[in-house]
Amino acid sequence: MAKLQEKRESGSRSKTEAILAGAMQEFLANGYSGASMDRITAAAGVSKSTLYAHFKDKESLFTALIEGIAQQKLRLIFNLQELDVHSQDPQAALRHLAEMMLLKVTQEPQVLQVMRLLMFESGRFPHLGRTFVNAWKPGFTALSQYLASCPNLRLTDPEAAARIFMGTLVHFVIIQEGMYGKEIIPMDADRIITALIESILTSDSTPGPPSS
Amino acid sequence: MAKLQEKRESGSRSKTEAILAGAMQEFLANGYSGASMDRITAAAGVSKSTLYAHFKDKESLFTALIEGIAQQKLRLIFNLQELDVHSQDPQAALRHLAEMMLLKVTQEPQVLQVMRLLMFESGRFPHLGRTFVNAWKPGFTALSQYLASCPNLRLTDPEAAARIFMGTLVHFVIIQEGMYGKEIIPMDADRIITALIESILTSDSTPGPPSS
DNA sequence: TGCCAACTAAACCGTTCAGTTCGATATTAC
DNA sequence: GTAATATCGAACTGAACGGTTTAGTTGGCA
Repeated sequence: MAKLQEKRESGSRSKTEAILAGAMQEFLANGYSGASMDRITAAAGVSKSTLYAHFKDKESLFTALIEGIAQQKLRLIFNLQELDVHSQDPQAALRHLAEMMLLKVTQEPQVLQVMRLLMFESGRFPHLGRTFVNAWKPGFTALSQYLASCPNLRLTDPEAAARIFMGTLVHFVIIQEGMYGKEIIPMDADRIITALIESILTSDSTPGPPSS
Repeated sequence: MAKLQEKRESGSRSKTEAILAGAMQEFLANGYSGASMDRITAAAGVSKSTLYAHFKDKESLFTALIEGIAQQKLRLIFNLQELDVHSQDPQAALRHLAEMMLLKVTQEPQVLQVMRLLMFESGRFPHLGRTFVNAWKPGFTALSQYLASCPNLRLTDPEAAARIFMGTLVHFVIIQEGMYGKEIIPMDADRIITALIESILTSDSTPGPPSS
């Protein structure tokens, strides 16, 4: 029985991937409710029967897709390979990290769509939100630890600083790219990055005399 | 004639509002595709004929609703009545502003749903994104100007600082409240606010000696 | 050769959808 | 009273939906 299932699964892995690829295209473009199973089969180049042989129903296909995406795309964006933790220059390291994050999002618009979809569907599928946060957590933790351990800094709250860093960049990209903000309130990404790094790196626990 | 039209409009204004209220409930809960016109009429306590007498079709109802929301709810969140621009203590003023923004969102969950909906549907309805950004713009501008004019500060880039401020708070609330982040990576809002204000207020253009 | 799992195309089922139509009713204006 | 307006409820249309079923095809393996 198990052997049978193994065979079936290995034999149809390519179909499964085709279905997931079609489902990604369709769900990202139209959301859960707006997606049509017929269009997914068409995009996947697969018959309806095959789709339902691989996935129980629309919801389980959607869940499987999102879980795959969270482990691939999101970890890619939020993982901190880009952050050279041994660099003696935190300013340059953080700048590089920020630039890479923005670059990945602008170069691969799917990332933006994934974030949008997850934020929205988290309302009806709470476990999607948790999946997202869990995928995002390691990168966040790594950044916090880097900020905490960076010898040249004495941040009072590295975790909060990591939130500021990530939040500012994510919000910036969503507003500017995802909501056409760059047409209305244009703003160079470099200004944000510069101000962000300056803010974080100068807010140490031994501030100068208060300006009052 | 004009009198007649006035009467007509006033007579049906309550119906229009009822329809919009029902549409809000339905669209916020289910998104554009997931919303059902029949459920909207039921929620509004209005017949289907009446709905279609007031709104041409689903899309125009949706657009009208979003435009109304953007002018009511969003301006409420992002408007800076809370920011006492004459305060001599920018730290306290900013803290009050941040606390009020977070309070409004946590007290009225609709706001979170609206943000989610707008972010998501901006993909298919680009003008919704622009509506959102335009509703958000005055508050952003006011904050920028406050930061720029605050006598005790010498920010190198007040606009970028305003983005950091807004972005951090919006991202925080979406992750923690909208995506169940508080179950996974709990974080006290006060820590974010404190770190945020500290970051912004200490990143002036006349920094102390570099720590290197 | 015969078998069997995977697959296909297409018809089909019941439901829901957005939107229309129509006759009845209540209010208001003149 | 009468005409205009706004609403109602309910039936209806045609299309699309998610999902199932059927009949038939393919390709590897014993």
